[in-house]
Amino acid sequence: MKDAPARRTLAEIRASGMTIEDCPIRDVIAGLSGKWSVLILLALEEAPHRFGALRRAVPDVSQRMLTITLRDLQRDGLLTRTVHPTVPPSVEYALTELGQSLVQAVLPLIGWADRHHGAIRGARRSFDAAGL
Amino acid sequence: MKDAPARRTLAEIRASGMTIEDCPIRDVIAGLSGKWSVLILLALEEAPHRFGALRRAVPDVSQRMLTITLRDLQRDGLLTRTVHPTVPPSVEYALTELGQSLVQAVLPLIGWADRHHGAIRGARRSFDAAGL
DNA sequence: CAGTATCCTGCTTGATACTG
DNA sequence: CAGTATCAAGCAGGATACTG
Repeated sequence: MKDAPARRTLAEIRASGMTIEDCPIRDVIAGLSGKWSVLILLALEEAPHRFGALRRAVPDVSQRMLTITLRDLQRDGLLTRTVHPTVPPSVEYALTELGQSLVQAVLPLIGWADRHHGAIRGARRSFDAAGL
Repeated sequence: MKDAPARRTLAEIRASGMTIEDCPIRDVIAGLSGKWSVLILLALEEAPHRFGALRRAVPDVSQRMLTITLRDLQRDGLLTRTVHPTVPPSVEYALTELGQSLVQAVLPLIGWADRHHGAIRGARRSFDAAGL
C-alpha cells in the first residue's frame, strides 16, 4: 500500500515554488543523516531501551552524541522519553507510531544495504584501481 | 567477556583498522547523507541528464558539490559517466542497475517523507513551545 | 544511571576564480 | 560545457571531566 507514490520529487517541487529547505525529502534525509539516528531507531524498533542499554546496543556511540541524537529524534516526534523517578534514575526510550512508520519506510533501504554492500565495495575498488 | 568490544573508542577502532565501511547500514546511509545525493539519484531516475541539466534539476547545488557528489556516486557504481567527444564537450550521467535498485529501495522513504513531513514539523513546534 | 559542560579537530560546504 | 583549484567558515562529532 506504500507503493503508489514516487514521481513527486523534482518537477512538482519546483513547480510549487518550494525551496530546498522546505523540501520534505531533504528535511527527512537530513534527520537521518546523523551518524547514529538510523541505528538508534532500529534498536528501538526491537524493543524500548534505557539509555545505558542503547549505548550497548549501538556500539561506539559516545554518550554525548547519543544524548543529542535522542533529543533530536524526540523533538521530531519519533520517540518518547519516559523518566522513572527511581534512585538512581532510569529513562526509557520508545518509538512513537510515527517513529515505527519511519522504521518501516527505512527497512527496504536497510535490506538493500545488506544485499548490495559487497557490490559497492567492489565498485570502489575498481574505480580506485583505475587510478582516478 | 563476550560483551567486551562494546566500549571501544574511536581511536581504538581506527587503530584496529576498522572503518565506517565495515557496517553496511552506516556505509550506505553515509553515502546518501550528503546534501544532494538523493536528489541527484531521483533526477536521474526520471531520465539520464547532462551536467548542466542536473544543475538546473537540483536547485541550489553548487558546481563544485555537484561534481564531487557525482564522482562519489560513480565510484560506488550507482551511475555511469559518458563523455561525448563533441565541441563543446557534453557528459551524460545515467543510473546503473545498481543505482536503479537503490532508488527503488529509497522510494518508500520518499513517500513517507511526503506524507509525514507535516507531522514532524508539528512535533518540532510542540517540542520547542514546551520550552526545552 | 543518565546525563552536562567544555574544549578541540577535521570534514563538509560555499564562494570565487580559472581552464580545456 | 563541464569541469579544477584554492581559500575560508561552520558545524558535526570525539575526548574528557563533572553532576543530581
